[in-house]
Amino acid sequence: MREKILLIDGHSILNRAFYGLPDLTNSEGLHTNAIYGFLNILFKMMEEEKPDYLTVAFDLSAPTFRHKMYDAYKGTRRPMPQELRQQVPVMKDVLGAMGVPILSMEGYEADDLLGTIAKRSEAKGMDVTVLSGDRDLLQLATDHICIRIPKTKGGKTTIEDYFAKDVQEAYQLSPLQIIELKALMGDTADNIPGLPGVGEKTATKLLLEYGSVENAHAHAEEIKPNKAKNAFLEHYDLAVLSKDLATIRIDSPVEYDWETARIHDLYTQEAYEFFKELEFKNFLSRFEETGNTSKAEEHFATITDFAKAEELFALAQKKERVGLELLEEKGMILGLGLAYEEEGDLQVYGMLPQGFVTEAYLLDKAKMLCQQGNAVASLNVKAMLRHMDLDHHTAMFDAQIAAYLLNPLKSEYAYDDIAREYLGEMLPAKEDLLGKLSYSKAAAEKEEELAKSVCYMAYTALKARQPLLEALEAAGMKKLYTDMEMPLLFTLSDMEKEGIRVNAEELKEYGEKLQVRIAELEKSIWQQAGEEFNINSPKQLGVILFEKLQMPGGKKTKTGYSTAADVLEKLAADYAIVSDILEYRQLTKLKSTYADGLAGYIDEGGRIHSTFNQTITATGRISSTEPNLQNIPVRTELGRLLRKVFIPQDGYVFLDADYSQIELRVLAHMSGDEKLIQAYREAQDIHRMTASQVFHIPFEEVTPLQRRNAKAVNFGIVYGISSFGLSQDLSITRKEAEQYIKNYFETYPKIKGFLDNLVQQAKDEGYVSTMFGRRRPVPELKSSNFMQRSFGERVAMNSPIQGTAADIIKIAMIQVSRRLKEENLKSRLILQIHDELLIETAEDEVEQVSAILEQEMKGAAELSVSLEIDMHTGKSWYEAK
DNA sequence: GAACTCACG
DNA sequence: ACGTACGTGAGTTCC
Repeated sequence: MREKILLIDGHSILNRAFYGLPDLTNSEGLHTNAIYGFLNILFKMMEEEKPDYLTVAFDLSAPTFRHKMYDAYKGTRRPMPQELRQQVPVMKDVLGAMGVPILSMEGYEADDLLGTIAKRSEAKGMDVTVLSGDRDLLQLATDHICIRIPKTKGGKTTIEDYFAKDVQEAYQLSPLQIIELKALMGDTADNIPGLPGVGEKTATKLLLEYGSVENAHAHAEEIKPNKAKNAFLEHYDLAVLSKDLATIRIDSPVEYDWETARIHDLYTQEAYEFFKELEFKNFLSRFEETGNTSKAEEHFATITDFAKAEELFALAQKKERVGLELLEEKGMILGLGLAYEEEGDLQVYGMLPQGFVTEAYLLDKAKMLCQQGNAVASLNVKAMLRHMDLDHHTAMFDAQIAAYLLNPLKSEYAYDDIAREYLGEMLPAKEDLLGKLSYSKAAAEKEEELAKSVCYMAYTALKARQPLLEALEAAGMKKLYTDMEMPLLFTLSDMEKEGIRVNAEELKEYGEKLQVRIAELEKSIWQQAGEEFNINSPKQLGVILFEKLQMPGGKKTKTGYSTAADVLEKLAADYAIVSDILEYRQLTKLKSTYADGLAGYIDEGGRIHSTFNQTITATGRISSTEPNLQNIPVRTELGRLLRKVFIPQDGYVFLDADYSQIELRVLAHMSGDEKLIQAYREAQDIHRMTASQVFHIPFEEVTPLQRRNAKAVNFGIVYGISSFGLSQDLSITRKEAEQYIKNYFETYPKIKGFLDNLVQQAKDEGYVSTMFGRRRPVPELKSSNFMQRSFGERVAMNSPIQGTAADIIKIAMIQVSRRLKEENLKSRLILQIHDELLIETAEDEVEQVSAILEQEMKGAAELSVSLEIDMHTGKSWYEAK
């Protein structure tokens, strides 16, 4: 049997991977997407080809002779972006660690080396595969040399294979004629000029007729398209040069020893370390046979026996610290993980409900451990609290919240990530153990693995506790964790349990009323369009409006026409169908998301229980899901009417209090700008005051338009001002927007300095902070992409403001709920909407609760401007707002 | 599952 | 020159 060699064009494949994959980084901020993509395709090739030899060729960074010649023709190449450049040496190191030889040579491109080794290997009787993204290499194809070119089509990578016959088939030319083809048509990507005006079509035609560049030239006078004829006559030198540029050398004087290229084991210990460092979790399972996986499992045991469970819980109770994970999904207890130290040895147990070890039993034991003063470490304390009531002062450690504070940008805080970052251990992820199964499904199908999962969770929570606390301390966020996030966790848990009462019948009627109008609009829209189509499909709608009805302003998104509201609003005045569509959109949104959507969440008690997420946002705000009760309509009257279905229980009213412009007040305080602080001390209407000061007009003479503009500028400042954004918002030119901003900064000079300082700080430290020390990393500032960098600047300006406001209301929430409890009131905090608190208030407690809200919200932070609130009562959320 | 749209602060 | 305002979650369509 013939031996096989795989030759890879290193830069070409890295380049492809870099542009084809989203921007991955490891926790140190090293970009890894190109390396990841390279390895992915390498492993795929290894499985498909099973080669005996493997070598990767790289260009040396110094420009080669051929490129120098070309540069004389057409400037310089675009430099490699820093995000890719930094991956090249790492890639070489990884290959080195896997025992793969790297081939480079001064004065020779990777192409030349690949060509040379391919031919030599063929001569030795081997089958050769060359992997590259570069079609130039097709000239090397023979019966035994196959060029493989990966192509990405619609997110999927397919590989095109070219032996000599495939080249012939695809191009009607022999492999060697590919050189001639390039010489004639050129290749901008590869810096080959070619003949002006000659493209692939003409070039192929000429070659089919004359066979080569030289022969075509010899018959130049008879060449048919005049354009090509003239090109030959006037620019033949270009074709000659191009041919030389396009020719891959197969006689490079490179030393090559096949034995060093022979593949032994790619999955070495050294490679494992690299993969860990790069955080390529998916690849680590490949190392399993080499015995490199975590040793944690040696301490694990699955407990099924009731007596043994009893014994272990009794032991655990005596421990000062335990790791405890109660795995729950949709109200069901699916398992319990328990970890503690026994005579210096870590013991970890997984238990699933079965036999005498019932759900209730596990719950009971978990609760006992929490209550008996063991400092319990868990990944998600609030999930555990769903099934038990604990005093707010119970000592608990929440690993996910700690990890969130340390890096709020992650989308999830899974145990394997926490273990990797804070313990330096690679644990099998949930997916490795359970595949794509949900926990509930795993409970039925993969019991052993599920038990292992809860072990890993309890193990990680317990072991990572100290490192996480130390990291919080080092980052100056220990207080934030202990005095803000952990107390808030209990408050949020209470809010989730309370829920909010909803009048189901009224909600249903609201939906039915909408449906009547929706049906009318649908008919009207179809009638005006002259056909029935799916109005909900932006694609179909775009075709109707911009093609069939020929409306102006088409094209905007990658996939077609934009039919977003701001586009349609511009057309609504001229086209009746468009205003119908806008109304249709509004109503169907209200119907599906709110009328129908919320109905599904009402429990037997007539209440809706949202989940308040504490580890989602980048800035420190909380978020609300299933359902989201932080985006209930209010801006339009029709939407606002929906709030009439949110009602307090009998004998209660709603008390709603929201901060007045908290972010702008935070800005005034943090910047220390005297003029803005003074403005707040004097004026009721800050936007009017801003207008008066920025436009230099008396307060009384500010027009509504001027006030509106000033308000937009105020918002813009908080969002991280840009003239473009402001001009969009106000429908003015960028120049005018620039002038507004300039005026604003002249009026409030310290604000400019404050914002500039935030950006500088983000660049220096890599993060910005709130008044309470909460951090937000801003990695975008390091990007070589202008847009990303600009985004980073706006984030640096906005996050401390939005985040400080979030901190303040968190403090208020903790204090308000504490006082409601301490003063033995029946009233309960039930919702938070970023700057607003909603209290279900007993009718006889309204006065007392109003006073509490007033004191605690205003007193949540000591700023150089006062914190003001607006407060209302009502028999529904509609009335109370 | 990504893209689009739209509800909120 | 580049092409956007900051922070979220959910429903629908379509590949």
